Amino acid sequence: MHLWHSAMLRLVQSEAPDLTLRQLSLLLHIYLVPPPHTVRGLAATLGVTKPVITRALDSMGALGLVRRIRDDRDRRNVIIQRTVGGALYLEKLGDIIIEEGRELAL
Amino acid sequence: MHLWHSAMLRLVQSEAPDLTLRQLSLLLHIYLVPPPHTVRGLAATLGVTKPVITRALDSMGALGLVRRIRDDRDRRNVIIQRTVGGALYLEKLGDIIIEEGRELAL
DNA sequence: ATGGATTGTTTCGCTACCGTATCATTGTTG
DNA sequence: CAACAATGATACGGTAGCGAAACAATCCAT
Repeated sequence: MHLWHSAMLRLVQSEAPDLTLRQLSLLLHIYLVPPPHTVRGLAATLGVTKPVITRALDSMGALGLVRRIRDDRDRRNVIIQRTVGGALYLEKLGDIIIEEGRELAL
Repeated sequence: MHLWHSAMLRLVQSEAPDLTLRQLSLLLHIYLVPPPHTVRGLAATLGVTKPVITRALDSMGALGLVRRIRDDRDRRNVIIQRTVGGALYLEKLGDIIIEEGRELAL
């Protein structure tokens, strides 16, 4: 709990890009759960409507955290892919958590 | 990292009240750091402007997660206090984290 | 090929957040 | 007491989020 506190505090302070709770959760899901990820699937997983995912992908795409491509086997689908920027963002978050965890353990 | 993913996912899904990252961080700070807490102090800690704190206290106050009282020794100050509702909210969050932590450890 | 189902996007009206600047109230200092 | 400083709240214009509903594109079944 204290770890969450310190890590979230650092996240808010640094606030690389200011993501919402949903966006951060979405980002974690995309990067930690094996692909493929579709809009519909992500919406169902998070328990939100599809436009929420579309908008989140818009803004996170603009930040370079995530990328969309059309599925060629079923061109109705959109496949969400990871990016270098997103990987860096998560790596940074992981560092914060680890650092704060270490400090709390002293 | 996976723990954060699962716990945040559950938090988004359940979505008791839908707090922003800043609001959640603020709530954690108020409940995990010894009082007294003032608007100015919280703003400095989170690295945000004072109106952000005022607004967050407005909405979180309306949700019963937090309470404001005037400081009688210096009536310019506002002291932020914990509430039963806020304690319950955090307890719930703690439960989620612990549960998910247990499941991941299986 | 045409009617229906499925997927992701867009539009709509609304709400909530943001930072800057300003304000009212209270304390402090000369 | 007057001028100044400090604190929290408010006003303002702008941005971004929300769900519901409508939409375009694509697939599928007949």
